[in-house]
Formats: sequence, C-alpha cells, structure tokens
Amino acid sequence: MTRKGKDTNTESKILDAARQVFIEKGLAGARMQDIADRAEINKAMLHYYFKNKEMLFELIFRETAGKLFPHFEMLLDSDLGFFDKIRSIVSSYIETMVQNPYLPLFVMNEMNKNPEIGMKNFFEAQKPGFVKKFRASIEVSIQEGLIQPINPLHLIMNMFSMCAFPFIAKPMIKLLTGIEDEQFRNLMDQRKVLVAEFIINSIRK
Amino acid sequence: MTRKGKDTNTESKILDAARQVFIEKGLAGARMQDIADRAEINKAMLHYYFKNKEMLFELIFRETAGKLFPHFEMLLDSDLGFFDKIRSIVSSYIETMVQNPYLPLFVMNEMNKNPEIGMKNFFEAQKPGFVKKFRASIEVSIQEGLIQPINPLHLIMNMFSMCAFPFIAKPMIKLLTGIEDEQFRNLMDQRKVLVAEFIINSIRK
DNA sequence: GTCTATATTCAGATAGAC
DNA sequence: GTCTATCTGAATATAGAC
Repeated sequence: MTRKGKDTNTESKILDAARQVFIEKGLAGARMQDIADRAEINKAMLHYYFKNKEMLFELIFRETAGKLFPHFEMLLDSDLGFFDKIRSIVSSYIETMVQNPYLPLFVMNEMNKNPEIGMKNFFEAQKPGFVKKFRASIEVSIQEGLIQPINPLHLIMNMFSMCAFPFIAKPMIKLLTGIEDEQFRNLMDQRKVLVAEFIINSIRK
Repeated sequence: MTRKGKDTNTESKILDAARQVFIEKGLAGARMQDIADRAEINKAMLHYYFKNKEMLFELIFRETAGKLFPHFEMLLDSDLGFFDKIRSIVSSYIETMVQNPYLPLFVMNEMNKNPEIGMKNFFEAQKPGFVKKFRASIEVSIQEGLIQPINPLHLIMNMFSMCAFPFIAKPMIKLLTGIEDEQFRNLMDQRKVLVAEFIINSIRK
C-alpha cells in the first residue's frame, strides 16, 4: 500500500490518468497510450501495475459508480423534515455533478454498453439501501397526509432525472439554446433550489 | 434511388444493420464486421456502398437525431390549450422512446464523445425552431396568469429530463429496484400521463 | 521499477477476380 | 455488384535489458 512511496506515486498517477481518459472517452474509446501519456509514463508501466485495460477500467468504474449517490442514506436518516430532505439531496446531488460533469453519462453509458462489467461492478460499488429508505420515507409522508399519493418510484425517478439529465444533455442544450459554458453553469446552480421547489410544489397538499 | 431494386435492397440492409450496431455500441464500440454480419454481406460491400465507417455513422446519426423531437412544432402550433400541449408532447415523446429505447442515450453519448461529428450532424438534422416556440408559449402562459413564473428553459429541461432520463438509466434502475423489463415498460407507460400531471401540478396557479 | 523494442491481435480499408 | 484474399495501421500486450 504505502510501502515505498515512489510505487504508490506512479500507481496513483496512473489511476488519475485512467480516470480522466475512461470517463471522457469510455471503455471502447479509451486508449492505453493516451492514459500512459497523461500519467507521463510508458505503456509498459501500465501493464506492470495493472494486468490489462479491462482490469484498470473496472477499478475506475467501481470507484466512480460508488460516488454516484453520496451520503444520501445519512441525509435520509437525519431528522430533517421530508421537504428538507428533498432540498438537501437535490442540492448536494447537483453540486456533485457540477464538480464532475461527466460522471452521470459515464456510468449510464458503460452500464448500457457493457452490461456484464457494468452490472457486476456497479452492484459491488453501490449500497442500494438508500432507494429502499427513500421509498419508505415517501410512503410515510403520504400516510401522514403531507404529500399527495404517488408511486414512490416515479417520484424518485423524477427527482434524479431533473438533477442528472441536463448534464447528460449538455452539448444538446448548448446547441439548441445557444448558451455557453458559463451560462450553463449558472443554470445548474439555479437548479439546486429550483428543482427541489418544483417537486415540492407538485406533491405538497 | 429506386433504380434497380437489388442495389437498393442491399443498401437498405446495410443501413438497417448499421443502425442497430451503431445505436447499440456507439461509434467507438461498433465493428464493421458486425455490421456486415447482420446485413448478411461481407465487409468489402460496406466500403463499396459507403466510403468508410465514419461516413456511415454520420448518416445513421443524422437520421436518428432527426427523430429526437418529432412533430413537436406541429403540436405547439395547434390550438390545444397549454396544458394539453404539455400532455400530448410528454405522451408522444415517451411513446417514441418506448419504441426506440436506445435513442436518447445514443444521441447524447455521441454528442459528448464526438463533439465535432455530433454537433455538425445534429445541427443539420434538427430544426431547433421548436425550442423557441416552446419558450414563447410558456412566456405567454405566464403573462396570462395561467401558470406561475418560471424560467422557460428550466421548465423545458424538467420536462425532457423526466421523459428521457429513465430510458438512459434503465440498467441502473433495474439493478436498484429489482424490476424486470416488463415492469419497466409498465412504469414508462404510466409516465405518459404521470409526468405531464406532475408538471402541471407544479406550475398551475 | 522503469525503459525500449517487439510481438500479437484486431479492425478498417483496398485489390482484383468473377 | 459481389466475393476472397490481402494490406496497412492501430492498439493491446509482452520480452528482456538496465
């Protein structure tokens, strides 16, 4: 692990480079040469540290997929009110993607294009407990008469759709609207509150 | 065009095969051999009919991108009320994707991974008039006091997000919820009305 | 651990017979 | 128009010196 220092350094330089290239190009589009260049080493080193392209990819994918739903369970377990839970999840989720705009498309795309690899590693990376918790929380709120009846699955889908999709569709949005990166960024900042209120507005009684 | 018959037949067999393979695997992941196999011809034929892989891809991409927003302008020009316009756009959009589940991810992904190719061909395929029309229609509805004030861009993003994202996230949704294809299909059918009402509920005064 | 050189495999593209 | 055989280049992976 941290035995030498030089080793670890090279290894982490490779991982950093691989993360960049895989997330930007995907498994099929990534080139080992490209990863080597960005890590400022040569191709042989890649295979010295990691058996092959696929192994390296799985590592990056698992790590990335693990970041997709950060600390949501914690938020759901907190003693915030239901609406505030929605507000905080939406806000922190969009912020995560402002920081890593490629993240949602990368994960979705690889799970579609490489089902075996994707499924296996996503499953290992993800603690899917938060979905169950979220559903329960929604059902309770319905029982309490706080919100209108709705299939929890649809509500969850609506929420993550509105958070994630704009990042996936960014190039299309820029083309259709003529906006630039900075304006896009502003829009996404606005959505941190807008999306939550849009949802709450719709379901509150 | 329709000169011979055999020619046209081979050409359209290639296009059918290419559509399948490109949409499923993407430009980087697609193999000419794979396309040839599905078209039940050999690789040489591909290059006889189409100069190279990229040309063939651009053709398919342009054609596909053109299907992304079907007859929305017509709907927006109709004399339906604003809410009914939303209802019909949502419904027909989701139906389009029930028919072609790979469509949204394919277009979004290629525009991200191959910006030059994507941008150029998307632009040619798309009449972006409907966005302007939609924005205007929303602004009028706000002026009339029919709906609450909202940045039209956000409303449009919300709408298409909720329509398209579940298809992009399908493998993840199946994994996180444990549902199967048939149930997924049912959920999407439900969303044809649910999403529209969710939106209307949120913005109506 | 790191490098250069090389092997190997794969995929896009072409030549040329029919 | 269609096919078989082949070329070429690219990309992954390995051998072996230092």
